[in-house]
Amino acid sequence: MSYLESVITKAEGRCRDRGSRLTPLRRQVLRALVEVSEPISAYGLLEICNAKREEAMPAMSIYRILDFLVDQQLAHRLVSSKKYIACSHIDCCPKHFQRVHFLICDQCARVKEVEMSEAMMDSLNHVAGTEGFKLSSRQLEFSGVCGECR
Amino acid sequence: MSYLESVITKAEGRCRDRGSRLTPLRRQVLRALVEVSEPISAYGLLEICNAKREEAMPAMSIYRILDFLVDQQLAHRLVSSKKYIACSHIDCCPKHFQRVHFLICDQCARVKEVEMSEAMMDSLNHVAGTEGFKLSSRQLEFSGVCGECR
DNA sequence: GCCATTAAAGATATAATGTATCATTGTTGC
DNA sequence: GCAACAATGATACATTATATCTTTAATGGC
Repeated sequence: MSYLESVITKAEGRCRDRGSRLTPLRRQVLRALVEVSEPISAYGLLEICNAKREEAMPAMSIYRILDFLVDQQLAHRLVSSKKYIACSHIDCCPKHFQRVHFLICDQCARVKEVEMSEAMMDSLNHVAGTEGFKLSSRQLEFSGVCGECR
Repeated sequence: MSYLESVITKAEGRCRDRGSRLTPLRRQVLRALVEVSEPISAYGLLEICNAKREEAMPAMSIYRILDFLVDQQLAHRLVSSKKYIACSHIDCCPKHFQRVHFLICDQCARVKEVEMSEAMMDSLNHVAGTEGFKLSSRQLEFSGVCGECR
């Protein structure tokens, strides 16, 4: 089975486990997102999907479906670039999701998911704590220049 | 002199030092931004400014001016909420700017600027380094719940 | 299987955010 | 004053995102 197929199968199982459904349309969007493999805008993905369909789906649908995929931890929304990317851990264990953060290359725009250590997160929580804040676990986006571009 | 006036005066000096000009229009925008004191969208700020003018300025201008203010380290752009906020260090030393990050309250949307320790930044750089990334210093935005809201 | 209930998708309109471009006005240094 | 440059005005448009209402599809209880 190809990587793509294994990812889709895994995603299907994950949704079932959570009591949600990876419908044909959602599957099509996820498949396209995995295939592009780099961050893409909602409208960009919409275009790709619609190119493969006889009936174009409206913009609303892609936003709804991307929200769903993010909710299901199958995709990430990169707020700094307003783009979406498939989670790189769909085909392995989902517990990465909570501590995943992003390194985003300023030059090639490629993204690497990284996990922070407990110690690091503790330190960050401590800094926030001194200001009275309780951090909600949310992904951080770091910009920089990747190895290939240097 | 009021806090507002001292901020504007300080900003004026800072611009002069950097060879740029805080024109009347820019001053008006900065003044409005300092006055609202909480994150505000570009169009929101435009509306406030235009309410005080006989001739409305176009949206383009507010974006240009906000870019200028961010450039001059007089304001910050919060990418996660697409809002702008006056730098809380305008009236003191400007060297904070490089290591400033934000704690953003999920509930009241208020923002606190925090400085990361050298050690913390070193750790972050180290994590990025293991993936081949060289971080460019850029502000991080952490979401959470602030002391008052808890 | 049939029907009620709920979830998903379609359709349409519009809001919110941001940029490109060219013309005009203002400022600065000579 | 005038040339060069910086800032603003004006206009148009691109991109991103959401609200709302309708229609279609899936699910569970009978």
